[in-house]
Amino acid sequence: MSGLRVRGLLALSATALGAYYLGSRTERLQQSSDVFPRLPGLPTFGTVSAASLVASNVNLTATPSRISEIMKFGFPGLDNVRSHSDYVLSYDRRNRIPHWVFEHLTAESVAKNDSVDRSKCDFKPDESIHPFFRSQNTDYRKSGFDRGHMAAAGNHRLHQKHCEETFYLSNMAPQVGQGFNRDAWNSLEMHVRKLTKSYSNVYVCTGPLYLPHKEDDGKMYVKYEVIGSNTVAVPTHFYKVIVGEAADHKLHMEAYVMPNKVISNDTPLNVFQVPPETVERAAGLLFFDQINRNQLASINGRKV
DNA sequence: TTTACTGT
Repeated sequence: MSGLRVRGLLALSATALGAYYLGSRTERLQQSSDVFPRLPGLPTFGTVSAASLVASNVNLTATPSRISEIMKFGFPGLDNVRSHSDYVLSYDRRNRIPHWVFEHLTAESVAKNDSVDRSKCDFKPDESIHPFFRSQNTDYRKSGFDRGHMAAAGNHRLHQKHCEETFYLSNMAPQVGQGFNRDAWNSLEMHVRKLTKSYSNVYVCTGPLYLPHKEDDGKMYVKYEVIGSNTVAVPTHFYKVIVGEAADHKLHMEAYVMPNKVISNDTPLNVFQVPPETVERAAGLLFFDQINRNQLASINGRKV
């Protein structure tokens, strides 16, 4: 193999690794301590009980193994990817909100945990985003919109740090509060958590949409409000594409699109189900593209 | 329950 070809391969693998690692704020500093977490007595593995291993096995940094677990079925896109200890995000600099966030949930990770207190978490600007593209709390203040989590706080109850990491403003998008974020959207988030009761693993991708509509001149336009001095985009809709992995390893996909507006509380969730391809075309993303098609058993509850 | 706001 020629030296040139070897260099090319090395550059390629560095790029692939970069996709996993881009922008994660702590792993370069803490990687070595995380590969060997605080287990006194290591490296004599036999001296560590299984119980203490489980207790200390909560990843507190974005380790390669956790990221590849979350992203098992592929990246929807590769724009400004950031990895956190329990979720992965792609940031849209132009709109100052995420393109997508990816989470992996289990019954254990969403179980009620009294040691994790949401009220102790503060919404905070993400210093890892260039100031030109970073949203601030003042952008949202008196805007009339909630700072709506894309990766939901309630999905990250294994550790206080996991919960806190969902409060970066890079994980927020302006959402109608009463009637949407605190109601229909919250119901959808609770539905996703409930799926961990039927599936051993739940993978969920969440993000904004800016959908076109026809105006009086008969032409199609995309129109959305922007808020604050950083002109944070207010999406017209939000989506969730979900995959549940059953005990038999069959995969079940659901996709939802909800308008960012007051939704009557008596509206059933299935009203918002759409073909996953519809979301992909609207978002410019490909979801779960690494799934083996013959593993996919159902889409929106219908056999495929 | 969980989601957050504004005003102090």
